[in-house]
Amino acid sequence: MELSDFELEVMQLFWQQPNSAAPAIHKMIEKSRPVSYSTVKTIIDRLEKKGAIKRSEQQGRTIFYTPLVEKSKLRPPMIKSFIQRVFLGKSKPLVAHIIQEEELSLDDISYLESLLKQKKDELK
Amino acid sequence: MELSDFELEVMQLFWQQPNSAAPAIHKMIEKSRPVSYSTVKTIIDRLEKKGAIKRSEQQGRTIFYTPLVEKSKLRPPMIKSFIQRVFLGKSKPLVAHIIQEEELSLDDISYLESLLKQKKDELK
DNA sequence: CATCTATCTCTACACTTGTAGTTATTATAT
DNA sequence: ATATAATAACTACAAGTGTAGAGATAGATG
Repeated sequence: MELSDFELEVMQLFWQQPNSAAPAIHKMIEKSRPVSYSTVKTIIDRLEKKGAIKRSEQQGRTIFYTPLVEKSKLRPPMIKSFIQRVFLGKSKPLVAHIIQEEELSLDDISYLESLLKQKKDELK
Repeated sequence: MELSDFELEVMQLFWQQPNSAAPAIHKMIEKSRPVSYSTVKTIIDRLEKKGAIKRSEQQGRTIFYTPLVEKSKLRPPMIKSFIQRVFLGKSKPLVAHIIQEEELSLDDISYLESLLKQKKDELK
């Protein structure tokens, strides 16, 4: 399933809070930037049409939606194609960049170290 | 600078081989999938218009182009926005996924371990 | 009840993107 | 010198995307 940037942004909110309605989603997005209700509702309609969310409930005129597609299904192919597009398929430079330039706590680091160790064991 | 998927794919080739001409780029891409020369040339024209490449030489009718924008300038914002879009800004789950699911050699792993160690030292 | 308001539905539009055909022009080969 | 091939330049178009207005309708409020 192909989702545009904006669609993905909205999906993130549905994943965080399943069973949300358009007005609520709109209010959340509006906190970070100005966008009209119509725009947000259009995106939600498109997500519904694509089968990424479905109507789960109705209270009065208000329709609540809930995700049909899971993060865990969408992310892997996105990661794969990102690495392909931006790093010609090589993951090492991406990971290296993130470790060096992005924010990681000491706990994060320990966790990643343990994963690397595990991976190493698998390879041997 | 915003580049589309296809534009980025072509940029990768220019980065690999600066001073390339459209026919050569076309031949390279054609190896992996069918695409007409016109299509490739259009992308190259757009890259030129966007200021991502410039004409560097001309031999007969053939125009050679070379990158104006460097990988190192383009990648960081792309990584940042990818993490934002797909992981709500958190890098740990992305790195974790890659370590677990993508291909890494033993050497790659050692290298990443050393980077993590370095990062840890900086944080202390 | 009559009005106001929130919400949904429908329609629209400009821009980008991937795709490629057509035409003009210059090299190259006979 | 002419025909052929290669290349560039230009034009086009459908699909997807971000954006939002207009109109319809059902709840809420006085």
